[in-house]
Amino acid sequence: MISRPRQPTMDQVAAAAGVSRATVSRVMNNAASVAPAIREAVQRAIAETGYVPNVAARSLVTRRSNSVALVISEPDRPDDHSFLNRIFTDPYFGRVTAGATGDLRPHDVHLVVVPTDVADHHQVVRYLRQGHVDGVLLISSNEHDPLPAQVHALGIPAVLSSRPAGPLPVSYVDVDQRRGAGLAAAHLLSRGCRRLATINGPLDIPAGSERLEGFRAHLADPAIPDVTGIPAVTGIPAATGHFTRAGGEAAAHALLDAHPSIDGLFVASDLMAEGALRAVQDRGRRVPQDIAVVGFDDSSAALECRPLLTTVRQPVEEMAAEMAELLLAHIATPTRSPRSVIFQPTLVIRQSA
Amino acid sequence: MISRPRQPTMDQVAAAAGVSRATVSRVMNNAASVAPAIREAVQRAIAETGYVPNVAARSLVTRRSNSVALVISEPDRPDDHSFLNRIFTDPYFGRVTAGATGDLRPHDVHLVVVPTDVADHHQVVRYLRQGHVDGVLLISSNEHDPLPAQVHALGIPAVLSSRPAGPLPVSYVDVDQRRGAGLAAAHLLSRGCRRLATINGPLDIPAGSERLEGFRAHLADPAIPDVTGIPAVTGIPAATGHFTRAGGEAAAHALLDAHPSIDGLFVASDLMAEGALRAVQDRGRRVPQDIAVVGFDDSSAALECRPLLTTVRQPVEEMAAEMAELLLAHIATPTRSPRSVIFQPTLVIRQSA
DNA sequence: TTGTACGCGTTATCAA
DNA sequence: TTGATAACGCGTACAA
Repeated sequence: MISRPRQPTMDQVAAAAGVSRATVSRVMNNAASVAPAIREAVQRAIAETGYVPNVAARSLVTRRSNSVALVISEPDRPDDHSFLNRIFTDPYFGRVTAGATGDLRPHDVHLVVVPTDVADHHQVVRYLRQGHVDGVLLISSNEHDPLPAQVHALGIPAVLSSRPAGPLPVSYVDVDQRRGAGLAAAHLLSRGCRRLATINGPLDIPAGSERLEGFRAHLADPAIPDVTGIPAVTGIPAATGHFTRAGGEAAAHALLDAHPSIDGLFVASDLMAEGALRAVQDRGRRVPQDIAVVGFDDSSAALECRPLLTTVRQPVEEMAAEMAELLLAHIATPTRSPRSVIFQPTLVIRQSA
Repeated sequence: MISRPRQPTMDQVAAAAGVSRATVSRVMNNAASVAPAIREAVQRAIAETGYVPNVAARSLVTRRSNSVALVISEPDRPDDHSFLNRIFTDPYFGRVTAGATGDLRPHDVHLVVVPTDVADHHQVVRYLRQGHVDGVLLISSNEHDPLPAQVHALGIPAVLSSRPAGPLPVSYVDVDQRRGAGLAAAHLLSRGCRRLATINGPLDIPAGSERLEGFRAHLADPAIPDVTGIPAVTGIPAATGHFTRAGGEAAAHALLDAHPSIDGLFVASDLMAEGALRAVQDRGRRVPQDIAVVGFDDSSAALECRPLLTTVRQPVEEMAAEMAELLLAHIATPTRSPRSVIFQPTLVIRQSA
């Protein structure tokens, strides 16, 4: 074929059904008042002509696109290749996408994934202003990321994946990071570990700083039994990784060099924990007998580890679905007040601790 | 704020610049003939008003959306949760998304990811007919998947990720599967392995059947030295997995039960190889000393294995980028003849073989 | 080179 | 309940 056949228009359907275009429109949109006979005739005409409404025309007048953007904002982009690769390969983002897609699909709302870094925030802003989407699910972990504020200034409905840095009146979903880290600490203590250490994420990311604080806070709590060997709070050895396997591995080696006697390790993400596990085992230390390891996330990576990783579960899919629900509500009711939904983490005990 | 401020229209920009709307349009679209002075005045007005064109209105008249769909079609969907999760967590799809996004972004073309299974192909067809996108990147591995033919019948530009089952005149990108498997066979032989076996993917998927055939074909080639111990071609032990870690693990156990003496194993995907590695090691066999293992893909999973996985590299990102390029060309020139681009795989030697 | 005017395919407002 | 008709915001012949 030379050129693709044009889609039938509403006018053609109307002609085929012997009614006006307005009536066809009403049938398409389930408007109440259409005589049953007419409605049926129109539906027949729709089926016969294979009519589907043109989204551009529709959204021009309704000012709705029936799709939302999932903007993944990361601070830096070393080079394009690894940037995109990391984002689309990281199980966390995969779970977010899966959760959001699953929730949106029944609503017939489509998801456009838009990865971005600070260098092209303006592209994203432009994209949003063009009316491509009705709202934004914004995944931004970095505390200094200006994008949340920019998006909010646009006045377009948005939901964030974590508490915004400033006092931004915008809805967000988060997990109780501190409590999760506390669960890990409690579990290690209950196992009998006394020389604890932790591998935290970047401290300019709430998931990095809060998990570290939560871990330390639990150990500092006067309510827990005063067991021997627990160093002063700030004395808990910590090393920073970048939420990657390699980062976790390097941090673990650094930690083991400085503190060879540690017997319990809390690693602030499963990916890093996988790397840490490697480091520990490469040094001939057994997990969990010599060193118990607890991760954070309960991502697919936790099941790829040997031994299977004990970890703090964060229900990412559910959280993403909740984000989607909040967003749809804000789109439907622009005046709705922003709110935050905090999920409680749970401990998933497997083999590593 | 109660309601979000409307975007300025082209008319407002025109008024601000003291010209007609047509002139603004010409400036926006870089039309040649606009007096420099006027052009500058218009650009100033655009900047001042913060004008961005409305995509709905634009695409209504241009019949272009400047976005393409990445349709991921999988045969079955046990349940929604695991389906979406598997798709968005599988490193293969992640690499495809990364490659396509990277190529499309400079062209200002956006990517909409649309997962689907046979049960809702009609939804996808409807989506495509509505004019949401200008073309389709179709990832469909199953040979009996009717979607490629359906999409082709729509007359919308499309590029497939592998050779279509029937004689469909449509462009596609693929890797030389047989040759890749041959590389694996040759490497195992050159290492001195003589009792070979393979774990193949589902045989109704080309990537499953062709890799198996390629592996056997290489061993059957009379040109290779007639070494002792290589069983007749059809005698090569094989077990089927579903391109998942668990599938590879189970298949490896079955294989080791039936043929305890194998010393070389070709696994048709890295994910399955990761599982197989586990199985082999769980039985106390050393890799590569007792059993050498070669994977296929060179995905991130290959680096998550211990020992690091020797594997057949398939340049997925580049392939996806090529798909995107082909698609853009078909969109720009609808009369363009379909063509296929076959990438040559390479062997990446690490530790497992 | 610039402006006028029409059309893109819908939805929404009014009358009838 | 149904049907004209006016937007929606932009691109583009065609005319000036």
